[in-house]
Amino acid sequence: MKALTAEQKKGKELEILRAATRVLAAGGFDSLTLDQVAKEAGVAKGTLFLYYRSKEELVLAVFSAMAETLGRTLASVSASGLPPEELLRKTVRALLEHFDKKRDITGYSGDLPLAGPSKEKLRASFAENMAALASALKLCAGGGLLELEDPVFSASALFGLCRGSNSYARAAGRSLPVQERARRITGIFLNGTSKK
Amino acid sequence: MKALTAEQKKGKELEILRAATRVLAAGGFDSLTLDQVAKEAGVAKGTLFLYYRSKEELVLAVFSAMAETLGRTLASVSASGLPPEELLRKTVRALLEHFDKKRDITGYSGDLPLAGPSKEKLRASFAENMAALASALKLCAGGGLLELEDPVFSASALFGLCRGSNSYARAAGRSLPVQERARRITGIFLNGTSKK
DNA sequence: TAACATAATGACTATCCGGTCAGTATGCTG
DNA sequence: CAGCATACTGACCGGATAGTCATTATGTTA
Repeated sequence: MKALTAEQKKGKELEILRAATRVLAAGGFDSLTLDQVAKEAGVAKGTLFLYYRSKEELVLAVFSAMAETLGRTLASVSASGLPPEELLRKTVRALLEHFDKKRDITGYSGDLPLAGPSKEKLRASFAENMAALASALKLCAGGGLLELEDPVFSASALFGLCRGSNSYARAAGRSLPVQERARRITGIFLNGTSKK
Repeated sequence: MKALTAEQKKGKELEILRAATRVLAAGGFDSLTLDQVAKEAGVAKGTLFLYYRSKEELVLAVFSAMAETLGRTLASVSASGLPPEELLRKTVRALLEHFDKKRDITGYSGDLPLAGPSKEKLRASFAENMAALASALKLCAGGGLLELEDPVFSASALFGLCRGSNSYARAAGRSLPVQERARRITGIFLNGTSKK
C-alpha cells in the first residue's frame, strides 16, 4: 500500500468519528466500546489507533464535533436576520432537534470518565455554546423582545429547559412533536407561566 | 455471632446505602465500583451481597432513595400552606439543593446501564416526582399566581431548568449561591424574561 | 521481479470489576 | 466445653474491554 494523501486520511478519520457517533447515539455512552466502533466503521480495532491515540481521544472528538455542530447551527440561526421572536423559536427548535438526535452530554462533563485535559476541553466547548446561545438571546433583547439580567445564566436556563423537556418526553413515554415542545418552551421562557 | 435483629440488619443496609451514595456523589457514576463502596462502608465486598443481590439492586436503591427524599421534600413544601409565590420559591430552592448535593440522574435513566425492570422503576420514580412538582405548580395556579397549559410539562421544564442551572454553574466555574439562583430561576419561570 | 514502505489486521495481553464461596470469627446453647 | 448457627471475610474466578504488536496485504519504485 502506498501512502494515503492527507485528504484520504482525514476522510477515514471522519468515517471512524461518524461510526463512533452512531454507536453512541444508538446505545448510549456505555455501549461505546472500541470493538463496536470498529465493527460499525468496518475496520479492525487496531486501525482505530492509527487515527486516534486512545479511546478517550476518540470520545472527546465525538463530543467536540457535537458541540461544534450545535455551535454552527446556533450561529447560523443568529445570522439569519430573523425578527426576535422568530429567532428565538428557531433557536429553541435547533436545541430540541439537537437533543433528539444526539446524546449530548457536553454540559455534564463532570459525569464523564475523562481525565483532566479532556474534561477541560469539553467544558470549554460547552461554555462556548452557552456564549453563542447568550448572544442569540441578546439579539432578542436588542430587538426589544426580552430584558436580560444575565444573558449567560438565561442561556443555561434555556439549555437545561430544552434538554430536560427531551428526557422528560422519553421518561414519560409521551412524545410531543418538536414543534409543539418548541412552542411551549418558547412560551414559558418568554412570558413565563404567569397570568398577568 | 448471633443473629442480628431486623432493626440491626436495616441499620447496616442503610449504612451500605449511604456509603454508596457518598461514593456516587464524590466521583460520579463510573466510580461506583463495589470495591469502592465496600471500602467506604468499612466492610468486605462479600458483605455487600448479604444485603443487596447485585450491584444493580444497590444502585437502584440509591437512586430510589434519592427520588423518595426529593419527593418527600416537595410534598412537605406543598403541605406547608405557604402563599403561592413563597411556595414556588421554596420548591425551586429544594430542587437546587437536591441537585447540588446529589448526582441525580433519575430523569436520565435511559442513559444508565440498567436492565429493563430497574429502568422502569427509576422511570416511575421520576414520573412520580414530576407529578409532585406538577401538583405544587397547580397549587400556585390555584392561588392565582400562574396559568398552566400543561402542569406536567411545566414541571419537567422547571426540573430541567434547575438541573441545568446547576451543571452550568459547575461548567462555568462560576458558582452562584443557591439563593441567587433560586431568585433568577423563579423570575424566569414566573415572569419570563420578557419586557412587557 | 525484488526490495521496500505504508496501511491494516486481529490474536494476544493486561487490567478492571462484578460476583462467588470456602474458610474464619464470634457468640449462643445444652 | 462441644457443637452449632449466624455474620463476615477476602482471595479467587470469569468476562469484558482498552491497548499492543508481529504479521499480512498492497501498491510503488528501481
